[in-house]
Amino acid sequence: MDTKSAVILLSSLAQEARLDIFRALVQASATGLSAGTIAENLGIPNSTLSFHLKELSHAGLVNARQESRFIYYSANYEAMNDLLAYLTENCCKGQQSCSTDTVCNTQN
Amino acid sequence: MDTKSAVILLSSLAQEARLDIFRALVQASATGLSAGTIAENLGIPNSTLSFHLKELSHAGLVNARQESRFIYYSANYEAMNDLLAYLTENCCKGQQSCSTDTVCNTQN
DNA sequence: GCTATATTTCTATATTTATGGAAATATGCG
DNA sequence: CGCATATTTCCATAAATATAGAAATATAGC
Repeated sequence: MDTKSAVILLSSLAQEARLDIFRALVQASATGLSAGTIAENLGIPNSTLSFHLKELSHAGLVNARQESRFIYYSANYEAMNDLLAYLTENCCKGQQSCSTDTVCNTQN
Repeated sequence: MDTKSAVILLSSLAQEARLDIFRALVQASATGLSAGTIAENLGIPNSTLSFHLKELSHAGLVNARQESRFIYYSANYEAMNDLLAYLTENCCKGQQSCSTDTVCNTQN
């Protein structure tokens, strides 16, 4: 991954509402959550939510799937995985302590 | 870590110049790099660099150390580590594939 | 086709963030 | 102290991002 892509991913998560949205989707089942459910759960106006979902969607962090009249959003783990790999690789290089508390980095 | 702290860390990395700065500091030795060296290496005007260093510094991602007339900045791996742990824990919960390519997550 | 519901787009506005020159501040040396 | 160098702060300005009501669009059931 290049710097620009990483910045796009980081930017889309670097906002409280969007981080909340993404975390809610991670906690939800693979089915995801409809836009309306997210809006209600987090108390965000529909238009504001739509704006944030578009940001996350453009960054590739969430997937959208239409089902009946609802649109279900779900977390794209692959994108998050890529970001974590980039940060581990480029921003922790050679640093033993990085991530040792939660994951082992014996392969690095 | 709470959401707000994570947003602060993410925000400070979610900017091309700052991500470049942080990566340069990660690649540098533990001694770090002086502000002037960073500015020269990355072609950033001093005042602009100072603004970005302040952002990174406030987020706790870099440390500053005065030495003679120079101020050496270095990466704070602990903060990055905390962020990675937060993302892994809160944004990949229960997802087997997360980070398996670069790190193993057997402890999760 | 009409109606109800779900979501997005449009629009205006507010807020935050980024940029860089010029001036100010800090440090060290002779 | 006077001077050179390093870095920051000040300032004005530009650009990007966030907010949310209102209107538009899409979908499904009757």
